[in-house]
Amino acid sequence: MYMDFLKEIIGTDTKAIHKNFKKKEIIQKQGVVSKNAFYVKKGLIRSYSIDEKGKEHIFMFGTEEWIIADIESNVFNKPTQLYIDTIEDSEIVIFSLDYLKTNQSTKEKLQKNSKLLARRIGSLQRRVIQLMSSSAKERYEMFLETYPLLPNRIPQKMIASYLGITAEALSKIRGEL
Amino acid sequence: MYMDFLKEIIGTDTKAIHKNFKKKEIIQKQGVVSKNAFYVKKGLIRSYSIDEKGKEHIFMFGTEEWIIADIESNVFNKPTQLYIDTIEDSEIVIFSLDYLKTNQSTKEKLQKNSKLLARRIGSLQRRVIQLMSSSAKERYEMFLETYPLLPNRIPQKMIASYLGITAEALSKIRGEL
DNA sequence: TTCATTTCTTAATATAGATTAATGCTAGCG
DNA sequence: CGCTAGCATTAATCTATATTAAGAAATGAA
Repeated sequence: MYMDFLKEIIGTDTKAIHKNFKKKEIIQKQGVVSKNAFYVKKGLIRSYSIDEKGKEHIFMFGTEEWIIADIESNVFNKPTQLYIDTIEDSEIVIFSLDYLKTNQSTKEKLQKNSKLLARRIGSLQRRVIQLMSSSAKERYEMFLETYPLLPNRIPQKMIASYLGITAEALSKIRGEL
Repeated sequence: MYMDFLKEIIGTDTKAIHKNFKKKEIIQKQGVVSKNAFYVKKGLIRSYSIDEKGKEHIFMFGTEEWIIADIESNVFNKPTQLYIDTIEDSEIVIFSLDYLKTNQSTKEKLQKNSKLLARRIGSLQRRVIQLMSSSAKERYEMFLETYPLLPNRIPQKMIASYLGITAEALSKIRGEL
């Protein structure tokens, strides 16, 4: 679904770089100002933060055809809260988000970009409401419905981290289903 | 901060309507496709969802100079999950979001709009990470820091609902501080 | 293959926050 | 002005999830 948009971006962006990463390689570190977006051509990556207690919290997974980026960090030149690394060997297209800031981009590009941003807002909005109103079990069931293919490729403990619970709690829930 | 952008939108949008609402009036109902954004000129409003158990979950507060809108609902013509109503008597500017869809809007407008959307993504991203990694007490403290003036204007139970806890739990936390 | 490390599961215990209930407080309404 | 309904607080109990610990299973490296 992002594909049409991406063909334009990647197709015309001479700076876009195709790069291969091994499993568990870090793509972006917390603290830097994020200049790029990462389009997953093949493989699986994740973005996550690490809190003061050293605990990881997975913010999102990115599989084929998804884009992972810290948009706010880029637009407002703030250091990103998010690490990005690979869960599988991955083929990533790295492209600059600068076109958003310059006047080079066309109206259509900007309009499509707004749609992408709106979609992302929608999914974050649903996630916030879900975190506030659903039990861990319900959240796990929704995760399975929304991403039926992902669980085979992701370790349990990372699913737990995405759901905001411990691996032990998830294991118990799985036993009950 | 939204003001510059808004002057443009409101100033040129002949459809923008200024409307006064009494306390507790409903501005938008869950289930409709959201066509409008609501700019708070004066007063205080909130957006919230109601779950299957009939429980309210406040998604955001909107005070002077803030915009409340279900952007995804508008862009993708989906029924909104959110109710919007007033907490105080309020003066609201209702403006259509259609300019995002048509070709009428200028490049600058679209660019500024992207910035607004990026900022919203940032605040939602922080909220998700916060919900996953912080205790109720920590979330309350962050709320006080982020919105130091709001607590005087909002009933405790609504603050609790925004934090994702019960009024009783919040009362206990307040007692400890 | 074998050994070491990481991941997953199970169980016991601990705890944050929910639920229920009772009481005083406040504000809007007749 | 007093009444009533909603609001805030406190306390007792309950429950979902965290924490801790230990063993089993899977994965990766030598």
